[in-house]
Amino acid sequence: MPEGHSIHRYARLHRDMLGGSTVAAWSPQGRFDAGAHAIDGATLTDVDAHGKHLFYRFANASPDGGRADRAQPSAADQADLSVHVHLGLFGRFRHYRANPHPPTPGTRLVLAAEAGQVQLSGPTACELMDPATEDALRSRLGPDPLNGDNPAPAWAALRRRTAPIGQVLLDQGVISGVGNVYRAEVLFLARVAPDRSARDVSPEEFDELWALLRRLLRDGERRGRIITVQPADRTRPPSRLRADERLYVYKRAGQPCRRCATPIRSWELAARTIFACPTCQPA
DNA sequence: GCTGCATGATGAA
DNA sequence: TCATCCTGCAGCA
Repeated sequence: MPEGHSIHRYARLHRDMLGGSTVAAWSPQGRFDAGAHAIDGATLTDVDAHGKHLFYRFANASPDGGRADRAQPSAADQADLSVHVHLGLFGRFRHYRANPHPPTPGTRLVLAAEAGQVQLSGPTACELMDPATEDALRSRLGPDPLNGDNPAPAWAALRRRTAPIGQVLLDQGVISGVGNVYRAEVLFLARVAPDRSARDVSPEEFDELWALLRRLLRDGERRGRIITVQPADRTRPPSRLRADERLYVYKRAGQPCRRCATPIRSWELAARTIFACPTCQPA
């Protein structure tokens, strides 16, 4: 479920659970042994999200050593380090406030404190990062609608692209946090055909897309679930909607559009499946 | 039990 | 554009 909304939700949850605490860290799977060792016993000072990226900031981490060094830390072997996590398609967190379930053998990282435990499995990225590397990574990311970022750089990027808008929306260097569900839903709501060139999106359409992303991502973060269907197009409150009533087009190929009953179409765009209504989103 | 697919991204070609 | 990495689960025998 990892689009930007869930990542920001995780950031807040993990900040609440572990922030300000000394955490124990280990890697049951072993693939993050060195990194876990470096932060084991360090203080988690903050958790930050940008788009689909998570950054866990630690004070008094020891890039070259573990907990033993921390008894009498010297200025030289201490560092402010981050753990950078990207869930990719398969990454998953498990959370325990109490009585943590033993981590599965595939668990990449466990972070444990008094208030709870977080277990991470299957991430695309889980790596130790110094501040300069983190800055470099973040500088390659587009504005994040969930962080109140200025959309101007995204608009400037769109003007330069001839690629389809449906492809450009997934480019994290243009806008951060949009995944395959939000790209399809937001284009439907803005009545923009996915195959239109990004360059041909009008300023008004871009403003609408950005406003929709802010609202829908914020909604998704709050609910922990993506619901895009607007009040006029449903008969029940969002909390009562069945799973197949929450979205306009995503995974609804062949089913009637909720607004005009035209069958929803799907095809490949940017190596992912895109869904759209040919009537509501005219070419 | 097996197969294929999935809300992602990267590096090679 | 393609292969590759990563995990879980729905759908099917």
